Parts: sequence; structure tokens; C-alpha cells
Amino acid sequence: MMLDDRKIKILAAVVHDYIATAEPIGSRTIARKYRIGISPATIRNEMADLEELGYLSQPHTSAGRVPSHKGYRFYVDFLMPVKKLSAAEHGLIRQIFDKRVNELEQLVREAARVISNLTSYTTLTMGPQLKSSRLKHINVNRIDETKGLLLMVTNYGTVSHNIIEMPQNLNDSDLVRISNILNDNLVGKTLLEITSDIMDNIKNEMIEYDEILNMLLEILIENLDEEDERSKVVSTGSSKMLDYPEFQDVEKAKNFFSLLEKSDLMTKALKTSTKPAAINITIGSENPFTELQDFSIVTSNIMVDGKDLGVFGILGPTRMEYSRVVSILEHVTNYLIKALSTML
Amino acid sequence: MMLDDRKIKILAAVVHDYIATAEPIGSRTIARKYRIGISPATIRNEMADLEELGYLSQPHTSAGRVPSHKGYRFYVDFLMPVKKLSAAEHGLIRQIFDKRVNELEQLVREAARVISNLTSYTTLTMGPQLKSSRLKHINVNRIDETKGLLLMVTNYGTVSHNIIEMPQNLNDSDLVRISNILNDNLVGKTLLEITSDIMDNIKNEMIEYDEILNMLLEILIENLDEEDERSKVVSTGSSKMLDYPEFQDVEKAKNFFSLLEKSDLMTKALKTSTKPAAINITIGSENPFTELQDFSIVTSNIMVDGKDLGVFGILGPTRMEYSRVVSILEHVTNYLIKALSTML
DNA sequence: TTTAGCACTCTCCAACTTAGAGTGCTAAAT
DNA sequence: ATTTAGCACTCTAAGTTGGAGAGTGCTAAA
Repeated sequence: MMLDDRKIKILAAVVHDYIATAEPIGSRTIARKYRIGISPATIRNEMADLEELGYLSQPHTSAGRVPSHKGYRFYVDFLMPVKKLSAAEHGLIRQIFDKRVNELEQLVREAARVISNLTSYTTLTMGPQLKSSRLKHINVNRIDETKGLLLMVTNYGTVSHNIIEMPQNLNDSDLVRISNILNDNLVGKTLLEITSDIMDNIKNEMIEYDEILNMLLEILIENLDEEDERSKVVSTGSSKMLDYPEFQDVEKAKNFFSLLEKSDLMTKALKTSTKPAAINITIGSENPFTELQDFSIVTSNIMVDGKDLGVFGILGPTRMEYSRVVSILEHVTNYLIKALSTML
Repeated sequence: MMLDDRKIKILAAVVHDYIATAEPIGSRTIARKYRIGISPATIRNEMADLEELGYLSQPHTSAGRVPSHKGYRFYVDFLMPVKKLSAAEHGLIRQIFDKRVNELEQLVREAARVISNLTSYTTLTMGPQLKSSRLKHINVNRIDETKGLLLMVTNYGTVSHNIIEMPQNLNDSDLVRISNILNDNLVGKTLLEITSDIMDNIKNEMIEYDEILNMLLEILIENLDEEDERSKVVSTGSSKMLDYPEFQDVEKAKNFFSLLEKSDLMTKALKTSTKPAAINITIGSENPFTELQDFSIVTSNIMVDGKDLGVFGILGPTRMEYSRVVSILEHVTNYLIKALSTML
């Protein structure tokens, strides 16, 4: 079911033009703008064929043609040019990683902002599933007479801190002992594995610290929920979408924003569209979630040493500048992976 | 220039109805809905007077009347009923403070979310100016062979952490010494006061730790900029605005969103509208910034022990449910202040 | 001083018209 | 056997027109 050369040229022209203008494109325009060397009439015949084959569609009888999802798919798989980024764009991306930033979250946030600025679409980010992350370091510090600080670092490089009430009867060497015990018993475990069982063991080892250990356990459990919160999908640059003709209708815009707020949906969308491949493109109705079938999503996972540190996703209209988006995403992801692999 | 009783009743009716419906309101409607006991004709005469006095205005000759900014101001100052919150609303607010949350930022974020849900307007929040906050605790922890963690806590209860590269030649007791020295020299100072001068002093005291101290100084300086970032205005619930008739025009909506992105403008707006009073209302053209003159802003500062810990602001159309907004803001702020004063 | 009555103004909306873009089909041209 | 010119046809977008309805201000009567 391959297309002949002329059909391909016409399909490419339609996709290219529609991505740029958002207007249905007619035979006359193709003949004028993309010199293929055949008359509008012939182009019309070819377009009728392409429509029958499912690559194009017509908003109404006397309008030009618009690519169908199948049309975009063909374009993405076979026709899409590799878009070179300009020096300025390169510079913007590199700039994020020049700063000495040592934390995953911040780096990802910055990257999302730049992606969103460069593409003018909405960028989605999802952090690593912290339930599966392993504790790398844990300790308790004293801040003042009554307050302390519980500090945890995971192997993903995420840091979390919690201010705690300090039992009065603990001195500094107690804290060092507690920190050491916690480290010895908990480091290397995933946050899910740290249950009351393990904590009971520790408590048995150190009955004298019962009070504070109970408190810490409680905080650990609370953190689990919260961290889940943290690993949720965050969207950046959503207001940019209002510039696109697709969202000139306020209803559409509202619909889009409320979509972004359905964080479980967005989480699933980012997860399922992430096959092993580096870059993943889901076009319109290819998406299993009906609410997202008017959009396209391009995702890219951040894999470092086999660890899945999260996903970038770009959410935009099906009429998306795929080639630009893909190369921007590729670049940012590569830089980020490089930065992270020296960091972790 | 006081209004007589009948004019006040009519003004109240217009403001009340316009806040509810966003439609200009005519003499007939007032006579029907708000039984004042006079005929539409008389109401017309009174409304003509109110218009001449500047309390009402007419979108066009044959439309009803709409409150002017002066009209809203009169309403807010003299007519506004005290809105009692429902039990459910009370519950939602209380709920935030039931969780054991020990951090200012998180608490504020939660509070903003609830305010935005309850009012359906956009909530703005601004943290304390960290440049003026005082260091309460600082120390350096080791995470693994090559990595360490610089930890800082301010008197406002904000915590910041930075992962750092550890020089190889430091052992654990070195870290304790460094932490102690830093604490002794820096605690109590504002972040602005911590300049290279002070650090030079410390370095002189401990020439052997030159390398790590230089690094820490660099991080401190970087943090200053970043913390500024943190104390910037954050907006919550902006997409809710799309429900209001004021923003049915996409241009208007776009304009609103790009306004939110001008963070320096929003910062100034929150600062200047904050006189000593607890709650501050700025209506339309009362705002010194022309871009904001189509909106009203209600602010409330979080003052604990004379320390300014930040500001809540609600941004909405001039046609805003002032009484609801004010009482919600009062409640949340009071709860928050109570929570913080036990915390800090 | 208040009110009924009425002419007047302005907006909103639905119905209609027109220009323009694009199509599909047919028949002629290559 | 393709390709192309020509043409009738269709559909939309953008006016234009003409009430209907809401609301006003003024005048004169209550």
C-alpha cells in the first residue's frame, strides 16, 4: 500500500502547508507554491485518491484538503525532514546546563521552560517514580533547641527535607547515633520497602529513641504520598496555546486547560506513550484516551544507566511542527542525560 | 457628598445584581427584583442622578446601568455585607492546617489552592523577601565519597539545600568543624550581609579549607538570585478565569495570561497595594498600573511577630464577589498566622 | 414629588445576499 | 491513456437588512 512518487509529493505539500497555516489547502495553491509540474486538475485527481486511501480529508465539500491522522503518520514516518536547530536555539539549550545546577528537579524544570519557549507548545514533565527510588543518605540535624531537620537523598539525586519537633532529651551525639543507625538500616532500600517492620527492628535496637523514631516513621509514610505528588505531571507554557487558531474558541481553550488539570490522565498518557524508543510520537486518534485524540503528544524518556528518571512530553495540536519538536526534544534529552550521568 | 437612603438602596441593588449576572441592570429589573416600593420611572431618575455623581455608568444609551469603580468603592466601604462562610467552606480551609506540615512554602501553596477553589478567582502568592531573612542554621553533610549537601534554614522557616562536589581530602570531623565555623560566623546574618568579606575572614581562620569554602561562597551567591526567584509571585487557578463572561473573548484571555507572566509587574502590584491594613482592596482604576485597571485585587499580608512572611492576593474582574473574597482571605490568613506563630 | 405614557435609541439576532474558493465531472488536448 | 481546460455546482465567510426587545429620558398628569 505504498504511494507513488507524485502522491507522496502532494501529501508532503498538504502536510507542510497545513502545519504552517492551519488552513485547508487546495489544488490551485499546491500547483502555485510547490512546483510539482502538473496542473491543478491533475492534483485534484490525485487528492481525491489520497482521500479515498485515508491520508487526507475535507472539512466540507468545497474546502481544500487537510491531513488525516494517517496522513500525519505517513509524514512523520517517511517524509519528515531532520530539522537543524539554529545556533541561537542551540545556545539557549546549552545555557541551561552551563549553570552549576546539581539537582534533577531544578534541571528538569529549567529544561521544560526552554522547550516550551522554543516550541511554543505545552511541555509536560514527569519525575521518576519515587516509590521505586532507593535511599542513598538519611540523617537528622538539629536546627535549634526545639527543631530538627530530617534529610533524605535518593539515588535519583532528589533531596527531601522535613522540619521536625525535637524531643528535649536528645543531645548531639544521640543525633549522630540515630543518623548512623538509620543509614545502616535503610540506605539501599526503596521507599516502599521501608515499612513499620523494618522500623520496628530499629526500634528494638534502640529502645531509648522510641519517641523520635516513631515520629520519623510517620514522616516517611507521609512523604511517600507527597513524593507521589512530586512525581506527578507538571505542565509548562500552557498559555502559549492560546495563540494557535485551534484554540480561538474559548470553549476549546477551557477544555484544554481542564484536560491539563486531570493529572491522572496526563500521567497515564505520558506513561503509555513511552515505549522503549527514545522519541515517541502519538498522533490524534492513535491515542487510547479519547479526550486527547484532538492532540498529538511527543515524548522522550530520560534514561540514565537503565534508570528511568522521568519523561518529557510535548502536547500540541495534531498540526504540530513535528520535525522541530523532535529535534528540540532529542537535543535537550541528550544534554540532560549527559549532565545527569556525571552527576549521579 | 453622602447619598440619601433611596440612592444607596438602588446603588446596592445595581452592584449586587451586576456582580451576580455581569449584565447591565435596568430600572424595571430593580423595581421587580428588589422591592424598594417605587416605580421604575422614579428609579430611572435616581439612576440618572447616580450616574451624574459618578457611581454608575452606561455601556450605551439604551442599556441598563453598571457600577463604576467609584460605585464599587462605595459598596465596599459602606454597603458590603459580612459574608459568613458555610460549614463546608470552613472545613476545607481548616483541613489544610490539620496536616502536620512544617514548612511555610508548602503551607502557602496549599492555602493558595484552597482559596482559588473557594473563590474561583486567581490567587497570587508572594513569599518573604529572602534577602532580608536571617540565617538560622547552616551545615554541610556528606552523602557519599564524592558528594555533599549544603543545608541552610532561615528564620522564616524556609529550607534550601544544594548538592556539592566534595573535595577528596576532607574527613567527617573536618565537616563538623566547617559546619561549626560556618554556624558561628554566619547565623543571625541576613543573606545579603554574607559577602566575600565575611567569608574571607572565615577563610583566614581556616586556611586549610580554602577549596570547599570558596565553593560554598559561590553557592551562597548563586542562591541569592535563585531565592529571589523563589520569592516571586506565583499564581494559582488562573484557568478558572475562562469561565467568566469577562474573558469569553480570546484576546482578553490571552491578555490576562500574559499579564500573569509579567512577574515584576505582579510583584509591584502585590507590594504597593499592601498598606499596613490587614486586608487591602484595589478596584479597577485605583490601581497605579494601567494594565491592571480592568481588574480588582484584594490582598492580605501574612504578618507574624512583626515579620512580613508574604502576601496573598486575589485577582479578579472588578465585578468581584468582594464580600466572599474578603472573608475567605481573612479566614485563611488568620489560620495561617496562627499555624506559623507556633511553628517559627 | 411621583408616576404613567410614549417616542427614541441601541443592541442582538435571524434571514438573506454575495463573493470567493474549491471541487468533481466532462470533453478536448497531448 | 494521461493530462488539462472549462464549467457548473457547493459551501463558507462576510456583509447587509430589518425587526424585536430592552431601556432610556422627557413630558404631562396624578
